[in-house]
Amino acid sequence: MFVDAAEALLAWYDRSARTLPWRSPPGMPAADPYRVWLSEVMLQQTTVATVRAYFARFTERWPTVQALAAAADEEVMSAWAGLGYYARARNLLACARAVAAAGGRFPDTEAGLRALPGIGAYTAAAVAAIAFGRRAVVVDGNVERVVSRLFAIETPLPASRPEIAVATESLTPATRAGDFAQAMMDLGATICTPRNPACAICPLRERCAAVRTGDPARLPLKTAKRARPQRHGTAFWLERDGHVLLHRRPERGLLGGMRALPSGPWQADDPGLTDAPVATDWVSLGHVAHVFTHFALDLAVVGGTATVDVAGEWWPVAHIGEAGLPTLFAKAATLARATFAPDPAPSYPAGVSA
DNA sequence: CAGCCGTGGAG
DNA sequence: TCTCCAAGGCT
Repeated sequence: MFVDAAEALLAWYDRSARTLPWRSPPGMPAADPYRVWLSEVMLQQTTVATVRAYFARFTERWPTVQALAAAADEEVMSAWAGLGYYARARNLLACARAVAAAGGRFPDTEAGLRALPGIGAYTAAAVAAIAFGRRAVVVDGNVERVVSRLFAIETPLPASRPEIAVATESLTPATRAGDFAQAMMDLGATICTPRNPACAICPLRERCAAVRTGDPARLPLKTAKRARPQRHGTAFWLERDGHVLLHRRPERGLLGGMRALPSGPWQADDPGLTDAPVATDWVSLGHVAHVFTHFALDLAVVGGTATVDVAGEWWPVAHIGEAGLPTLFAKAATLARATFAPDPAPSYPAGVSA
């Protein structure tokens, strides 16, 4: 009965598979494991539309896992800038180096893949199935939605995950496991969508328990999420001789390992000029609103001119676009360049100190 | 287990 | 404007 559902889904996939740069067409030999792995990591909590350009740049610049493993940390972090969840980039590089050190071949089993940095249960199963043809139970957000509806699972997420895993296992065929996994994800992305699912053209329509209830879009149920608090912070745009002061953020934590403008604490109330890199006449340049996963930030941007050297990295203002700033600070930089007029270069007579 | 961790687009 | 969320992983 459930094998029958897999056959119906695969038949649909043979006709309707999306064409994607990291994917081999239905029935064709598996794609390069490096490309499958890279795409899967990029696609974690990230849309296909967003990933396309990054995937193209990464594979152009680093065509193999060995090439990526040999890249400098800073180059990879900058190339990842804007994609978000920067721990992925750090783990990506660590994983590439582990694979390269072990001979350059990815493990071809779920357990072997699972042991690598940045590869969790989903990605291990997906790569094992898609790149190596292993039968693996691949459950991502799409599959959770499709299976919740197919079986009319009333338990809310995330408590329903064990139930969903069992149900998915019962559907997964012995062969074409990679195509099956991608078919489930394509179905979730194009037909069994979160809102307004296109049940009328769904290949599993006749087998879907939620369709029989008359309101498939109601599922999956989800437990309520916490409200997102508002925080306030200040970023410092400090110029000197056409350069701006940048810092490298700590490896762990928010925007970890990324270049950034110096900034003070991000807290419930306005921190003002706390943690300013120098004491100078800061002028207000405006505000940037930015939303992170678990809080919203109102970032005040202030500008100043340095007359002395300050610890950090002085980056040419004209080339700030190449600094690899995460989006929050890229927004702040754009605002600063549009509104800040630095003091003229100090021209004190030689031998006279200010 | 629940909190932490980005971003941009759709509705 | 605001809410939801997209091929999750780590601690």
